[in-house]
Amino acid sequence: MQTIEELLESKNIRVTAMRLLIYKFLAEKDVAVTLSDIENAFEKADRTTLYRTVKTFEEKDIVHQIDDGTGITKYALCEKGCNCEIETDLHLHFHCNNCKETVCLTEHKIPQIKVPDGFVSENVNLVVKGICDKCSGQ
Amino acid sequence: MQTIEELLESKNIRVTAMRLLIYKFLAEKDVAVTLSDIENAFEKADRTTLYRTVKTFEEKDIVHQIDDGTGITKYALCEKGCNCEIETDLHLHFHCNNCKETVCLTEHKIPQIKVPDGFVSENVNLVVKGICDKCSGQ
DNA sequence: CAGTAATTGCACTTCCATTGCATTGATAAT
DNA sequence: ATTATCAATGCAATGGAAGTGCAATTACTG
Ligand SMILES: [Mn+2]
Ligand SMILES: [Mn+2]
Ligand SMILES: [Zn+2]
Ligand SMILES: [Zn+2]
Repeated sequence: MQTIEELLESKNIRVTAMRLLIYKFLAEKDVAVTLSDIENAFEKADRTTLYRTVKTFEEKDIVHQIDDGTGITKYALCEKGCNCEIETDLHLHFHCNNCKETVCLTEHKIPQIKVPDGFVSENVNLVVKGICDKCSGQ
Repeated sequence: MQTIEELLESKNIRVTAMRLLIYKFLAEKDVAVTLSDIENAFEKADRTTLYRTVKTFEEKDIVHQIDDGTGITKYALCEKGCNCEIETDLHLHFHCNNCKETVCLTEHKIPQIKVPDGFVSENVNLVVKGICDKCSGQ
């Protein structure tokens, strides 16, 4: 089991207090978060730093970005052993119309989507909207 | 075959010159358009008017909104006989990474997506990205 | 203990979406 | 036809999120 420090180093990211804090914050959330969410959690830190930290994580395939259709970019930690480097995010995302939270359904891979002749599919963004398990009352 | 005027009236939208023009503009495009696209096509008109016209069309299920992940909202006419009122947009959308255009693949319906127990799927947004037929050279 | 490079904070910018309000225009009632 | 009423339009302004330039700070290297 590698520590967060080791993980960051393995991706050539310098370990800083800020980065450790943000990583831990993301790790303990089970939903995707917006930059504002992070901002609210670290009021003392500057928004730009949080922004750039997340971007760094994204570039190094530690987090992935989620566009759930709300117009606000969300972020979530990549699962261990994901292949973000190779292809984008194969799992699907669920956005709850009730609590407005977005979760990664990492076990649910995106099915093969057929496109018409002449079209070449490179990647797919799939967001299911509805009522999440917490809101459906089981 | 009903005229545009008749269509608008059937949806309880007052017929105005602006609305007819914008409808025709959308009708002759085979790709989804941004508000800026419309703005460029009607330089004399105010941006707000164009915005509100499109929003009106959207409310009345004449156009549907597309979030293709570019961060800019796009719009396209609903197909005749679509069921926007009942459920959202069952067809998939394709965004070309080369020409940056987004098209409705109205013939390609979104497959049934399985979600975990406790989750209720209400609708699905599916955007495929890649190379479109025009850009793939056939 | 320098010297260097990366990180952080602050200020500012850009872009798109959205709203308030005054004006214009169309429709309906008298 | 005239007026009252309500919707549509135009203009100005706002808000929110993403992104950038630069200076100050902090961490690493020799
Ligand atoms: Mn995810
Ligand atoms: Mn469409
Ligand atoms: Zn929920
Ligand atoms: Zn193309």
